[in-house]
Amino acid sequence: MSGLLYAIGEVSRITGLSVKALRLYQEKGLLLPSRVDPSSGYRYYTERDIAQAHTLRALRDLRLSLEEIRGVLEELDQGASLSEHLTKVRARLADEAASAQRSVLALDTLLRHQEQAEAYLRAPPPLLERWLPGMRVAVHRARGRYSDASQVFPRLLAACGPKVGGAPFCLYHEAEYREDDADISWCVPLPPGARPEGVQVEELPEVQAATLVHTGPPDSVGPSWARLFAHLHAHERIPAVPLRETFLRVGANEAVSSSWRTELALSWEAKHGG
Amino acid sequence: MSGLLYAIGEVSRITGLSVKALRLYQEKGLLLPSRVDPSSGYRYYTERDIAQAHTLRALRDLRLSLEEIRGVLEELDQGASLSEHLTKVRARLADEAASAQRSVLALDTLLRHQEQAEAYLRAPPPLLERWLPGMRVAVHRARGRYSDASQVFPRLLAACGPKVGGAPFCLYHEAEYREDDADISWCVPLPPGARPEGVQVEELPEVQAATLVHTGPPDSVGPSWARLFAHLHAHERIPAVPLRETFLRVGANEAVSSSWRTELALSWEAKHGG
DNA sequence: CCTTGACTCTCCCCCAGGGGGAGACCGCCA
DNA sequence: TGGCGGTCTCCCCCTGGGGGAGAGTCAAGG
Repeated sequence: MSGLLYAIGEVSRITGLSVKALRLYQEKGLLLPSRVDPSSGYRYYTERDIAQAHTLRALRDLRLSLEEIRGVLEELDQGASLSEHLTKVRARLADEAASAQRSVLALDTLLRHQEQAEAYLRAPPPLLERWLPGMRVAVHRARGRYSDASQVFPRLLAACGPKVGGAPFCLYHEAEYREDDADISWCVPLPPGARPEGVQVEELPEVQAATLVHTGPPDSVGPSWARLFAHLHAHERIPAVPLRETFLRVGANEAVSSSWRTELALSWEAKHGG
Repeated sequence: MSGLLYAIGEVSRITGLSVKALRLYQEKGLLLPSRVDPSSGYRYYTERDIAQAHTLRALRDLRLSLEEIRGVLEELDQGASLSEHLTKVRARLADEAASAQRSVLALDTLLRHQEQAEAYLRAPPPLLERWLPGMRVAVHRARGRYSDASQVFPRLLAACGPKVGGAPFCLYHEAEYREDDADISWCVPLPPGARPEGVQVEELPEVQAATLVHTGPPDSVGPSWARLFAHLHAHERIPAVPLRETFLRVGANEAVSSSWRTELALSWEAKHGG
């Protein structure tokens, strides 16, 4: 029979959902008490309702919004495949997690470089959207870490001869931050007609990107990257690889932070069928 | 002189902050326009105001709340050390990131084990807070991965002889999830008086923990762990290591998911001076 | 039967961080 | 002088509830 009825306070104690939350879920149609006394308005819940409440709680603990929970509950009721809604939720949460993680890394940078941080916060560099022109580059692609630049660029520059077509840059082919083992292309733009030997040459297409010029040593770019990602996010654009760091001015010394100048460029995915 | 004044729409275009947001920041005292026309109410901003707006924007992009931004701005104005506020913000964001990351891992589990997922969502296991009793255990601690259990436990059990004091369990000494290279203790409870040879013996203290019994193969525990973390978070408790997985029933086959039963236990830090 | 204390009801205001829109001014150019 | 775009204030909306006021209810004990 299981005709047992539970008052709202008991359900709250059993499920760990607050009384306020239970009333809200009723109002939203997510969890209807099986019986509501017409004269007193008291809510009474059955065992089945409590099971539903537990489900709801499990989903809420996974940080689903009430709307998302509604979708999953309906799919559960109809025995449809869960994957449709859950895949979207996963994407949203992965986005959230990545964003928070980037902010943490950026804050670590700010905390490590105190004076740098004050300068950055007092006058954060302007953010511009522009087209990065297509160009021909000498390129060396490998897995490694940023600091390999000091070995790679001299080799590339030597192969290119005395004239180059612009500031050297790196392309990062994965969006996640990784200390080492990143998939990097080191690139040197070539002047028209140049035919360097012993290096690979590639033609890069033009691409639209959000860009800013960061001032400071190489390991202080975190907050600037976070800004670029936040900018795209605010405009509902999906960041695309590769990320580009162009070394406009390279300092001899990490201590003289203003002697470093790096342009960061983040492009985004073209709209599908747009 | 830079006596140039900018109307709110221009500032919005320059900084990327919406007009609504700019008015809100004024109301909250975060960004006051240098001049407000007394008769028309029009807001006019100077270059300095715009610099401040850029700072504000950079901080907002780092996911700081307006209250946190207020704190940082005041410290910037007074030239005090930034680290005080920023350290707190970092902690908050790291917490957020970890929570979202756990949810993503849990959702991945649910998507991988479809039927498992439905069973879990239809009847999520009850969550209990209880005291894990202190006990004497035979223990082998090493870096490795969960699946090493099939090698380690037979060795431990052989050393303990025919009688053991309870179900074997693992202790994870780091809170972050890692596929391999986790710091794990494999433990077998000992009956009173037992003196096994060739293995290390330890005395575990009793500890209070949030626990639940998960049904399903070992790689499906993600959502259950996420629930435990969310439970502690809701009660403003800080999770503590080690995490414990007690193997109540071990299935021969991953396919028969209901043949696996694992109790997860998450303890928390004692209140300081509480 | 009455009281008492613990529950529960509805209703309203509050939080962050703004978005959307109505209706009324304002500024500047032709 | 008209028009058009920018701006003003004011109000309601979103999420996921929390806090509390004032009134009604339930069950047990005297």
